[in-house]
Amino acid sequence: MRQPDPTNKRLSIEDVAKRAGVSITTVSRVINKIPTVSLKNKQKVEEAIKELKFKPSLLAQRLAKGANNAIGLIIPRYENIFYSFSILEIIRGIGFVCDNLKLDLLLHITDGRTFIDPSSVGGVIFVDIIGNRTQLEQILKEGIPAIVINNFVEDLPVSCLAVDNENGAKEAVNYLIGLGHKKIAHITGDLATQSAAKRFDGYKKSLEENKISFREDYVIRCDYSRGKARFATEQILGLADRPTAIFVASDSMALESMTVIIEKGLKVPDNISLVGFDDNPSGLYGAVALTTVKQPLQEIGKEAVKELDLFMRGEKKQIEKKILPTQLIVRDSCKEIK
Amino acid sequence: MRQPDPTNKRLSIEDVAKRAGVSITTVSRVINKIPTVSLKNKQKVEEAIKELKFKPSLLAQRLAKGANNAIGLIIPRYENIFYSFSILEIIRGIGFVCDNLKLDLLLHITDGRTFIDPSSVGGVIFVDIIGNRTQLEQILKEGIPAIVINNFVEDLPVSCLAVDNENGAKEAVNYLIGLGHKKIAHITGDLATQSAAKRFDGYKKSLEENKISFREDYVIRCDYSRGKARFATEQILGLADRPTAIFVASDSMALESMTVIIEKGLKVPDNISLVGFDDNPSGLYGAVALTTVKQPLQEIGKEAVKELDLFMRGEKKQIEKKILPTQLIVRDSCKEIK
DNA sequence: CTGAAAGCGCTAACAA
DNA sequence: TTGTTAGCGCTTTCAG
Repeated sequence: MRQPDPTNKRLSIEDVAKRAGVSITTVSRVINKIPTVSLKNKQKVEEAIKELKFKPSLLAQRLAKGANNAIGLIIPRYENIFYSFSILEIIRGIGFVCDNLKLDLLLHITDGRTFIDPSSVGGVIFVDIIGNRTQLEQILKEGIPAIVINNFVEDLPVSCLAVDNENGAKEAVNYLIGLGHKKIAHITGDLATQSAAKRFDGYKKSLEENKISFREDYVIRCDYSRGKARFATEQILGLADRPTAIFVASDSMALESMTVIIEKGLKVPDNISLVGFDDNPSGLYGAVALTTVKQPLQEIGKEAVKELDLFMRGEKKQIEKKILPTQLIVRDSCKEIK
Repeated sequence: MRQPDPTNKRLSIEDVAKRAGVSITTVSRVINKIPTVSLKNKQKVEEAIKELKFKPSLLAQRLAKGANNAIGLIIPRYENIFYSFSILEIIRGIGFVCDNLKLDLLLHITDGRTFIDPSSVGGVIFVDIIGNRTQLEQILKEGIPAIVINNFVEDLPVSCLAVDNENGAKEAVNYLIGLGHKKIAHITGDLATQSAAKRFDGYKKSLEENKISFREDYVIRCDYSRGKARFATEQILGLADRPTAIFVASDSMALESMTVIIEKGLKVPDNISLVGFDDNPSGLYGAVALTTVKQPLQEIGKEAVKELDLFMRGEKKQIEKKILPTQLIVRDSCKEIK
């Protein structure tokens, strides 16, 4: 490994300063866009930076500023949450804005037993909080800006951003009822998650408001996995008094339902109407395009980062619990019934 | 905002030192597990740390050490790669080992136009390199430890870790041929990706070695999306000389194929045998359990981090291009043909 | 408008 | 075994 090694050391602000013939302070100023620099010096510095291909060290910048523009993204190592379309969408949104805002994104996938190091981040985003409540509480106690996504946390003083699962579900079921359905089954997600629980609530509420009595045998408690969904669908189809419609708590499960229904020689929507939840693009390409409830997933991710950024720069203090509307996307998997 | 604010400042090593009645150096020593500290002092320091709940600042540690134990994970913002089971599995493996090794994970999702800041990471993992070759080259030029996953990069001096896509595919097709199939179609992944291209190669090679002539009409070029897979399957089923088996480049596409086949009133595996690729758990729960090719995805992620870590601590210099074996998982979607 | 100098919190010689 | 001291690369008073 004997090489000339001319530039072994990291380039520093000092090199730039020398090159430009100014002080390091001045260099720092132009880097930070502080206006009190003569045009001439500014140009010299900029040129030097360009020639040297100098990049300031984020580490040093942060240490000196006492600020920290890295955000921690904490995701539960929880099968049914982790392996979901939603997570990926949200991450995508987050990643996008972080790029724009020049924020570092520190990913931490945890089962609740490992903690992110608070010193290395300026703020934290929790995607759901299954198994991490302790960590969330700790972060809050330390006064680190935080925001929770996908879980409307009522009992903790933290900003959160969630989708209106309950109402989304209600609308979906209302829609089915509007189509004349009275026997509507529900395949739930993992009821340990708030999203699934709320969707279930929405289902119940819709029935109630429409004076349709709730039937326990029409509800199959699943966990967002396709395997369970298959099983559930078979069970539903085997019912003596078979439902005419199923509201499924996620598109990926709904797609599995659809497959099972077709396998049994039945037709969607002729024999059974189906509504999913997520607006997963896969839903577009099944045997029939799936009617579903769209959640603004990427937007949630983006919004979360923007909010958090505001907190981190101290431009906002007030915590805010936002609930975002969903949208029913009507496609071809439901049919009117007389 | 008038609050007592007793501990406004960040706790520093100095506070610990005072509390323990030693110098900051000693504190630093116990933090870094440097043995030359008397048991007594060590205990005092440890106690002080515990009482103060002191956490050293990673930022400062890194700056001082000149080292950096954060690793950048660069993922292409490329639809058909990003939204895949594989990515999630790999991320999971990576996340896991990072936790254990106390490495920070910096996530960077990019379309190739944004760059991760090299100063903020000690090493980089590229998951595939679609659209990021430039960035990879730059990182390499800067001498930052890097490792590429999922793409066996032959023409660049970088360590890589990929699965033996070609051989995996070959074995899958061989298996089909062993079952007596001669008319085997192939639904490809996105051929812009190496994985899809290699799987296609494997398919061709198997045919060739078994003296079955390659038929262009048996190959449908897709992109890993379910939509395309559906279309492809329909096309294949519509062929006058219909294949008896299909090798599909991913499980999620294979599942879609299966659905289409069943929709058309055909049976898997009675009328058509099906082999996928990935060992996506969803494959277990379809109408019939999917025969597939398993890739050690999580292991790849884990291995990559371990390797990179070695590079980062200078305990390894030699670049290494590893190709990991796949494994055929025989389930119920293939049938012998006479 | 500019620069010297004092930190940010920690590590690593070097002496003691 | 310990502590002193000089940095790591940058920001930010505070005088000029």
